[in-house]
Amino acid sequence: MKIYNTYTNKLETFIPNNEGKLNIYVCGPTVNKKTHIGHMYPAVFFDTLVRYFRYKGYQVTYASNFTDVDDKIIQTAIEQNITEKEVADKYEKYYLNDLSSLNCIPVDYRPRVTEYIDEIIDFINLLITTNHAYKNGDDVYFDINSIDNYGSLSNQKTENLDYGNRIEIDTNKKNPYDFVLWKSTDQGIKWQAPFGEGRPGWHTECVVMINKIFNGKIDIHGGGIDLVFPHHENEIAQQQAAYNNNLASYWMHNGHIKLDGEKMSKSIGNVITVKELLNTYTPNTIRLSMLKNHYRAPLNISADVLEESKTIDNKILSAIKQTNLYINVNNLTVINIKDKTFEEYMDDDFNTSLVIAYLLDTIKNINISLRNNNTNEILKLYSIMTLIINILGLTYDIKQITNEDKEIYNLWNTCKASKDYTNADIYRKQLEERNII
RNA sequence: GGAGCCGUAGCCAAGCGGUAAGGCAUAGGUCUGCAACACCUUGAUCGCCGGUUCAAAUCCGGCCGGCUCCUCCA
Repeated sequence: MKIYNTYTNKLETFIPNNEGKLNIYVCGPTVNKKTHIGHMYPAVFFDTLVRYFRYKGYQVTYASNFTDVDDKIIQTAIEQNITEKEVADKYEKYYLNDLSSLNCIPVDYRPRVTEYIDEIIDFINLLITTNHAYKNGDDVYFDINSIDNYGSLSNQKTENLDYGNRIEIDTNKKNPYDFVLWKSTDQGIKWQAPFGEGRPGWHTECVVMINKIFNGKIDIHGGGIDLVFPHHENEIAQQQAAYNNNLASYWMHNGHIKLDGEKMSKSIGNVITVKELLNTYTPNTIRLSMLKNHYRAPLNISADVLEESKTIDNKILSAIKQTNLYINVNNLTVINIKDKTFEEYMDDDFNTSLVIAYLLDTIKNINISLRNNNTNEILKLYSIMTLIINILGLTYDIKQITNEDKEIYNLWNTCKASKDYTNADIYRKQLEERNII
């Protein structure tokens, strides 16, 4: 199995840290606003990835966090005169709702920053005592020059970064790219620490949570492409400083979603939420739109793309209904199988685009086999189809066909054969109402 | 200024050294009591120019055109 590792910029053979086990962590959202479709892209992709690893027999532990402390949350809390927790709770619910509406399996761990404050303080203390962090003013900073190879993930040399041109230089820092570990604050939620009253910076939480939950190095660390620098770079730096190892064996990043060719942003006003999309499109359609192209490439969402996915979704649904009916009417038994072609595509850095092409090919063959009454072929293809849709996380209401259903079906056929079309249409309507055809 | 990505038929998209998968749309046809579904047929030499090679969409160089990151960001 090959996975593209952002750390080396290469396609690498996947080797788990412990055979048969897999620890994976994906950066979750900061819960300071309504989540949009872009937040769902990594969620849907990594959900598919985890489903696949489990199918392959790995015992997967999957964690994804909520950043429930940050300046914007504090700001919102002050403005609305509610607590930070109330702000975070509201948007956590919103996000979790979106996840389940897109059929994402709940993660095994959903850590929050506020639940790890003690561990974060201990961790920062460790960095201070080992001279990787320093206090200046009221804040604590990480000293990027205290480790070798800062910039190894993003391939950045700090002297080339466009620092002063973009934001004001903080004179408290030894190096402009030193980052805040602990921020002293005079407003909003704060905690007491040996180095002062304040709140943790953004980059420390993930490192601390990962070490606590997984007890050290993980296999895969994922997130959006925008997190490569500085967030993931800084996670790597802290782990290096504290424990002298790499945080993760494989770093995976998904491309961003664009809307009608434009970057989604508040200023353009083209941010679209899952709820809004669900007014017009089904969860399957949205997942298909996301999985139709490669996860690392940017994904452009447009009406054309969604309509096309909708057509694919209907094709799948139609094939499932017909096959399910055929199997039940003929009292056949479906067996779960593994499929080599499918695995070959998934093993190639999760080429879901090829998987969907293969799905469509399978469906075409199902339709041909149904016409030819080729029972063996139908059973085999049906198994492949259901395997793929399960791992892509698509859901279809596969009806249990009852004896009554079968009876109506037989009556329909009998009426058609005797050219009694009035009654045939009645039975057809009943079958449609029962969601069978 | 630095790091990196992308440019394949009307649209979406795979392929990443051996001679262009697939889907949507279009057009024509088949099946069919009527519908629906389905099936068959239907199109590109891969942004431009040069180089390497027996062989390039695939490697190298230049150019043009989009884009991302370097500040919070999935």
